[in-house]
Amino acid sequence: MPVTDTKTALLNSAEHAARTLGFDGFSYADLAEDVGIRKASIHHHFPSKAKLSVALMQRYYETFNTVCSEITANNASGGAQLTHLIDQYRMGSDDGKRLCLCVSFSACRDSLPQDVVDQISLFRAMVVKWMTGAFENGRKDGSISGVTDPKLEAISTMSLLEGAQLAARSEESPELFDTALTLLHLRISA
Amino acid sequence: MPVTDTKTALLNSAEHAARTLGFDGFSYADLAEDVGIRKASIHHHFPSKAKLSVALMQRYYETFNTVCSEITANNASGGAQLTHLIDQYRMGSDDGKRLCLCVSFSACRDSLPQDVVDQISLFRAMVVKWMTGAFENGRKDGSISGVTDPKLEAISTMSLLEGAQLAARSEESPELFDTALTLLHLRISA
DNA sequence: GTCTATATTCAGATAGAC
DNA sequence: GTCTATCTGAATATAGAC
Repeated sequence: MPVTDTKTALLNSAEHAARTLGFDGFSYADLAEDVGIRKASIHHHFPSKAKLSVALMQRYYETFNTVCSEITANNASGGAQLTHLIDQYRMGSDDGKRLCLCVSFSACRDSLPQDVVDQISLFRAMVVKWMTGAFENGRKDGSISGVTDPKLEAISTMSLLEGAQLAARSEESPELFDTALTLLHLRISA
Repeated sequence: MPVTDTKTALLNSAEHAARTLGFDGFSYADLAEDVGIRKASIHHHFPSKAKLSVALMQRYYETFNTVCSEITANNASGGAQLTHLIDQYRMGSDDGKRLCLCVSFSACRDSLPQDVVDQISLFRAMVVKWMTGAFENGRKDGSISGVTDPKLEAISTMSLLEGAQLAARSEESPELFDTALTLLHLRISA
């Protein structure tokens, strides 16, 4: 049996393409060539590209939610939690060559089904809620300085992370991501 | 004679479409219907869609550069200058329905000609340079608090502005833009 | 400068055999 | 589950008349 089943291979290929070229930037023909089947066969797994986009976002939500839980479980201080989330965003960009699925899908939201638009909202809400907790922890344990409103910090940081990823990829400069996050990093002591 | 010539009307229509649907999200047929000519006629003004994208970005750069100069000329304090730039980004999003051209083009950079990718870099560099000046002014005149490194502030704020615009449009919530910028606003006193 | 007509390519999707 | 074959629509682009 193969290392990954066809359906998973298609999801992997589609996610990579969506994050590199945008959801409008790849076709079933591209996936077919990448995975090694004919494009008509893809419709057996994902009847339409719209349903593929739903499956992609669903999987992304669950994966990211799990990562957040693991960070919380393995890091006591708010500062350490936030640092690991930033690392996640940096790594997720693959050296500035790709965007996270949330940014990529947000940019072309008008060509996505309403289901996905709703999922994007849920994703952002999930991450903001998690980050609000991290900033609260950081305020209590002193590992993040200057925190007065954890929720506002989380909403700002969400935009900062997404904007930094967009800029870094646009400039083909992974370092730009870290530069944009330097001032936040300087507030973290543990 | 018409209020706007055909070429300008095409640029206006294309910019609106690109910022709403992305550069891959509109076609010459859409422009033709919007402007009221046949799609073949568009090729007389813009031989290819790639050249149209160059013209769009060129015009955007010049317009925005002019706006920045006007803000500098009309506002003495760094805080006032920065506030006006933030206003510009908020207004440019048309109540959260559109992205600025830089964000929109950055998201689909892989389907744009190299000329435009280079222009996007120049645009970001121009705005970051301008904002660095505003933060320097704000540090000197005390109108922006807590500024230690004006350039890092400018780079961060650029990402914050673009990320906030992306999030606000994604959520169809213009208020989200201001929420993401609240903490920065609180640092501005004049 | 705008038109009609057309070329070419490629997209997402379906039917039905194996 | 995968294939071949095909449909339909839409995209960018070109040629040449007016």
